[in-house]
Amino acid sequence: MTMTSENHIMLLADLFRLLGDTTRLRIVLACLDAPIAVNDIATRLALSSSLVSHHLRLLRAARILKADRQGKQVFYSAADQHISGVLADMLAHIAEPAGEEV
Amino acid sequence: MTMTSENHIMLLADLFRLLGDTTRLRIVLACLDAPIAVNDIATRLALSSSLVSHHLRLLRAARILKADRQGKQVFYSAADQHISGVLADMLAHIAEPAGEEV
DNA sequence: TTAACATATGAACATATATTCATATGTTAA
DNA sequence: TTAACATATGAATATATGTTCATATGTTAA
Repeated sequence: MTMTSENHIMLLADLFRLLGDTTRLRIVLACLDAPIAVNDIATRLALSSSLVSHHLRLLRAARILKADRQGKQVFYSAADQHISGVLADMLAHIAEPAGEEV
Repeated sequence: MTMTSENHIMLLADLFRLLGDTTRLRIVLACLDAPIAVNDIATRLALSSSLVSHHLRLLRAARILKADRQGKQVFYSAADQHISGVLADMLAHIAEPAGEEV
């Protein structure tokens, strides 16, 4: 952790930046439970499928989500288990009472 | 994880967005080892102290870092242990071989 | 083939934000 | 008090980026 190369820092920042938009974060959360198709994400989150597709492209490029085509539809799901770990840690951070020393 | 309120989503996104900038991320990493003063961060990262201070303000407001004044200097350090957990998980995500099913 | 559906993409625009510069505030020593 | 140092902040600007709209690509059924 102490030694983090500039290369890794850029990759890390890219990942965090992608999760740092509420729309994209909601899309990621929608994909964590089970694989879900683009249109279903759009319906569930009340977004245009164009917008969802734009975001999915970025999330897939960063290997946060992976795509699986089944016929006409493309199902998206978490690329690995680390993202949910990150989200769990961040939720714990939010739950941490302000000003408490740990 | 399944149920994440809109309120929590906004807080989560705020935290990720803050870590999603390379300059701010480097500042956070510089504060993880031990408390460090503003000017020392600026020197170590070759940044202006003005820029560092601007970023520290945001990081402190999000309770990612906490401030401790000692005389003229203000030392910054991690607010709690969750952030380093998040960073460790994200580094693991980066280290994950592409295309591997987990 | 054509038609209908599902997803993806390029351009344009509006908004957000990282950085710089100047200045202000706070702290300690003389 | 003044001077020197350390940190913080406000305004301005340049850049990045989320969203929309139009259109393209890919897939299946008739």
